Amino acid sequence: MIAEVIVDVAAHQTDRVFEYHIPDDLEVEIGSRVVVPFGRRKVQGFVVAVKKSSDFTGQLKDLLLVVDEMPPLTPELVALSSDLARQIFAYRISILKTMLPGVMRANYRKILLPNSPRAEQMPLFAGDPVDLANLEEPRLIKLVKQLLNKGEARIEYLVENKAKKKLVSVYYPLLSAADYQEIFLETRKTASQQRKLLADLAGDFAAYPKSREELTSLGISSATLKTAVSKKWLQEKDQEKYRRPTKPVAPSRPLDLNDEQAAALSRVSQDIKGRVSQTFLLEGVTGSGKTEVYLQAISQALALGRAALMLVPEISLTPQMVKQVQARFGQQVAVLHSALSEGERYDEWRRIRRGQAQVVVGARSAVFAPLDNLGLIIIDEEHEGSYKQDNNPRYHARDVAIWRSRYHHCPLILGSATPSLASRARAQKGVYQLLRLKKRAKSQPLPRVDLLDLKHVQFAGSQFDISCPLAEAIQKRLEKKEQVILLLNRRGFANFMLCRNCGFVLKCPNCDLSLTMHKDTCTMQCHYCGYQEAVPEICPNCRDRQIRFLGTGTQKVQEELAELFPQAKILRMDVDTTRRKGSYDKILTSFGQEEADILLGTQMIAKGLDFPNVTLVGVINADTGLWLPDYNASERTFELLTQVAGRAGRADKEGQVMIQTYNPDHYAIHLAQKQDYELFYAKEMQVRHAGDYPPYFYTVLVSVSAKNEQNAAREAFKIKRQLQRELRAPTIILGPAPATISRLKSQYYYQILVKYKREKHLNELLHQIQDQAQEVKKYGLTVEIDSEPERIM
DNA sequence: AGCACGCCGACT
DNA sequence: GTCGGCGTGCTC
Repeated sequence: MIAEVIVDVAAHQTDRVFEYHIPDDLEVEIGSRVVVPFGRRKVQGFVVAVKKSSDFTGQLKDLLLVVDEMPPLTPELVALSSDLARQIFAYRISILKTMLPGVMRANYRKILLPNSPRAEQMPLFAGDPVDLANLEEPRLIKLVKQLLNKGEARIEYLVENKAKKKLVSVYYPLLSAADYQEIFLETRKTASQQRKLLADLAGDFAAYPKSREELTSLGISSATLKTAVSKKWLQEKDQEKYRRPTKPVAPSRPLDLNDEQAAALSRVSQDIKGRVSQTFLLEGVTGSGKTEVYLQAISQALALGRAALMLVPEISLTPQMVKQVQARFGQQVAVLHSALSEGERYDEWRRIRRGQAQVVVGARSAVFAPLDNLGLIIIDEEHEGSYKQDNNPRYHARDVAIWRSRYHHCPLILGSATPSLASRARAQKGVYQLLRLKKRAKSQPLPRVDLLDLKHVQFAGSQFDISCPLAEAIQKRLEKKEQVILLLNRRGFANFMLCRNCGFVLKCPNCDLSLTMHKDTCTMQCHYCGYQEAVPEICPNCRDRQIRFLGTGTQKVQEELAELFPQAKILRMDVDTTRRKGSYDKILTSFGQEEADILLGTQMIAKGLDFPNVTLVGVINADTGLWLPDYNASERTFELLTQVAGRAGRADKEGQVMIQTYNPDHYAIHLAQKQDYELFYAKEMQVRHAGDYPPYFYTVLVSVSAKNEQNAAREAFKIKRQLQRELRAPTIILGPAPATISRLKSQYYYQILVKYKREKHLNELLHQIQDQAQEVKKYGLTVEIDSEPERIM
């Protein structure tokens, strides 16, 4: 038999199947993870087909090893990887690797082994095997080369599997309860440890086998267990134990639904039962009880013996959210997100693969969860940009979910208070079925939202970040012992350094961006490539002392708050304060327990948080994202403001929202004030229509990058000409133009945007362009294609 | 990608 | 002579 294998070499020329002969002693299935010889080396690969004969004219090599006892990929995922690779211009192997937990990525090592008696005696081979990757000393490198040339040493290529299972010792009784009782009586009284074990064996026989952990907690030492094993009382076996990221929680019961919720649920459940692959858009204001609809729909799928998958943005995958699902479905739930350790992730994933978890809750990549009997897929907060991966492979979880819903003939629910324009438009056209929840479940009033026009307002502090009305409102809440959330979409202290003498702005040496000043670490940082340097005291250009740090970041606002409200406790939450594992959780827990009065953060505080004592939400500057050169800047701003406004007054206390802005008349901002999604949708659709933007047009972004700016530009123009030759109106080709950040990590970027309605051969043409680009890659050029980009910058 | 082969210039 | 630079071609 012959296996078709996709090898773990992410390159254009290797992005196809390679065939291998399957030795008789190996059991290979579609989806098996294998190790194969590839040229001189060995690499990991995935079997995508098994067949009887091959057209290959050369000599087929043998598969070396099947890594896992159960193929990690299902036939569905193998098929999906092929379709997706074509759709998003990614290597198939990159997609296969993103489908699996990180520990299933192989580790490759090259070690040096002696090949002659003389070499064996050398001190080089005295210790551990020589790893050629960490060979640094020039003297040794030379020696190794000589040995290899003379054939006195050879290289061994290793493929290591990082996936490790946690094993625990479990003790099985070898005798009967009566036997143990008898031995107990015969054992001398001074052997109290052994007697304790025997007593437990006799008295609690039915509970065996017991794990070492259980027995130790009974006060039985491992030495005693060793004795028991040697006396043939017990047998020790290694048993796999799942590393569980969550603790059991108290169960919850389904809540009563209002009529809107009930109607939505019954519509979805009809298609769960009927096995219809229908996409629903569940549009429901904050607090309208979408989650309860999800949970009851999941119950319906489970009742039919089918599994359910629920995607949540990483940021709102808080313990609160996970607990809700667990409370309803208990041990059947598996959780997949980035806060898990590698081991926990692997074990949760295996529980799913083995059919031991029927409900999966996870972030973007969980859309590939190996559930093989899906009855329902849910994407909560479907408008979230994070569902699209912004590096390769650039897949959108929504598109993958639609593919899977078709494969499994099951419904897909997209839920949001502020649906993406694309989804809302599809619902309008009837492609998706629109379900609306207009009432808040607990019928609280929506919070009052005020706009503060920064052009005509007095500032309270010395930094001109917080206006007097906002400061007064904060003061009032502090006096009432209520809590405040403040949003500022920019971290750091000041976002650029300007010299007042010569006008010099300190920029990143690798990127076309100003460096942000971080006061706590006294560094100037590039938020794109991570470059850092010390904060200058004099202008690096003219050596003048008159340097200023302008712009506002969370650190500066925190200082100003401390100055205005010296008695208040302030928590800051941004990438800088949440870098360490668990710190995100710690800050939220601390704020939830009312250990602080003000939570100041970037957009990570806007989503999903539910703190009943928060009665004021302030937005320091609503305009930070408004004028970005992206067609969806207004949509992003409206979403962010609406979401953050939803954080105020979620319990019985009345909430208030204050938005500081220089653009109170901009529709994205005043419609967010009114929290009128439908009006925003109508207005934004007009704007998109006028600008020939999505959802009226599809978009593809072709970006060309190179170390040398001319090379990038030249190639970009060449691609443009090719596109122009093949594509016809109404297709619009924009650019090439330097990207908004024209240089990033020392690479110059040029971009072409293609907007089209129907171009049957576009996909094929773009693949052709990608192939040609591969040929010019020698000159250091990279061509990347992003279908439906989230950012065109 | 990464490894080898092959061809040229500069050293022990 | 040989070491090492990188251009080119291949991996079932």
